[in-house]
Amino acid sequence: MTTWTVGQVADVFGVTVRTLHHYDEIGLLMPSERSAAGYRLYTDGDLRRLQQVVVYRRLELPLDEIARLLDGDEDPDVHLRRQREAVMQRLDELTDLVVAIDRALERDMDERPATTAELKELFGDGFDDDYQQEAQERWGETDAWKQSAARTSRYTAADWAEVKAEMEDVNAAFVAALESGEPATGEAAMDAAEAHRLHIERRFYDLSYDVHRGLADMYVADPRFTKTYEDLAPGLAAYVRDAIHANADRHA
Amino acid sequence: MTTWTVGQVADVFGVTVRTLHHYDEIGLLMPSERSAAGYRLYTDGDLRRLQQVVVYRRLELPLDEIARLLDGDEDPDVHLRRQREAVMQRLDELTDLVVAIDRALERDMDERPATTAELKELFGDGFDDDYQQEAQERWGETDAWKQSAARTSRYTAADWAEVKAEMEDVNAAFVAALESGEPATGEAAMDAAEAHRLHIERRFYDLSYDVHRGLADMYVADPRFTKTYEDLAPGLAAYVRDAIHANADRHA
DNA sequence: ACTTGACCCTCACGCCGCGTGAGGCGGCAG
DNA sequence: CTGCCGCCTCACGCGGCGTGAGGGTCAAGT
Repeated sequence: MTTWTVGQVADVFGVTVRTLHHYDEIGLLMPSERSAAGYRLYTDGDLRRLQQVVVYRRLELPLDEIARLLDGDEDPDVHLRRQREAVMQRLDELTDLVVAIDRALERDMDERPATTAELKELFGDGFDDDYQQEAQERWGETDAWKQSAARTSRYTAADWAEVKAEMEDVNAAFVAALESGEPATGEAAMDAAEAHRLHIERRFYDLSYDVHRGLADMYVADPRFTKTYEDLAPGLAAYVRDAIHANADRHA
Repeated sequence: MTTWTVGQVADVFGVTVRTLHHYDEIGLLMPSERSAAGYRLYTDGDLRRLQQVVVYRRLELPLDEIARLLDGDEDPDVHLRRQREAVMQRLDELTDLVVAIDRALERDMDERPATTAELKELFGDGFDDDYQQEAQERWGETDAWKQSAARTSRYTAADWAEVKAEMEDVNAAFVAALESGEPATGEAAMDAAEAHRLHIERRFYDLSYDVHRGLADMYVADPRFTKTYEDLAPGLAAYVRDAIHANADRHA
């Protein structure tokens, strides 16, 4: 049976000698033999194992995981399928990356709009593609939606961060009013409602008091909005609705 | 709220606080302000810069390079294009990997590397055990033989079928060049020679132009090789030899 | 006015997967 | 027997943070 030295193995498999030393050190791939002088001698079997290691490494799997995969008594078929899935996933990621780069190339980086993924990061699961789609079905033909879409499509992540901060300020005002025991028809609650309206007007679309009423009703009717508010404070959704109506009355 | 603390920024941009500390340490992103108590306070401008950093990081650019990009006056477009190239290359590699895994999965179904009998079936009598043995005597101690043996020992019947198909394509190119009346020093013949070299390099072992010359000489000197070529077309063996030499001259 | 608990701060060491010497022996060709 | 290349074993370094330890700060609740 033929054996190979580190240098030969390194050449054939396109890795460095140091890498083989490292794999020996950590016990991932220890050559089956050593010459009298202490030279590492790799056998056929060693090479087959290295072959596997190299493939897994190209998937950027950590070495200890590779060791577990190779040493476990698992079906190699299962490994391979896992490998395949991992690679496909990485392929998807990289494809996304290319798309991102292309977008970056198209628009100036400063003005690059945020992706849905980034928005999710900002707003959590509430900002779902599904939700976006439903919103479009609901409001798709309204001028408000068009206006909103036109504006937000140019928002950058930093813009969205500001939007989020503003929203939180408004919500905090509602919560404060609620917890102070003041009724929804009180001054503070109505002021918060007006701030809410102005926030939307500034960031998304023109918002008349009547349309604002409609929005308020939806906050109670639509469980997703309801949940957002109820998570902040129990009873907040209804409180917000009432405050918005009171504010609209005030400005009638 | 016109400035943000580390935690807020971290949440919004999906990075850790430690990461922001790190970026501060290395000077990649130092918050414009600090509170009296020493809290990092990030401004709008800081966020926009972080936005850029995050995008570049997803491209797996090293941080110092990102710093140079953001601070230097280099054209970001150029860099992005380079980056795109790199990602595309990685995409190709991974695609190859998927193909390799699929082949490995097929082999597991066949469950074994190809036997000599199967190889005979594919390649005819030329692929003889005797010949194999003689080849080993001749080349047995060379790195090329070891490399070739290491690779081919893992080839499946399907792999060998591909190898054979490739060989036939190369041979067909030689025949076509010969029958067109073009001299062995012509473009088409030299291209075929280069294809031949690359085929061997890809499937068996590294093949320098000089070694390729030696191989070419053997095709005329060794009756078994000569027969293979002469059976395809009279005069082909010598034609191939000359084409390979011409190609080697071209690349000298 | 005090306590809690969530944040924030600054060190400073650890981790992975090697790269990169330094200093010295082994094997083979001329 | 003299080169010279390839092999060996330490052992430190690096990038990009993770992960405490040890201690200050801030807003809310009591």
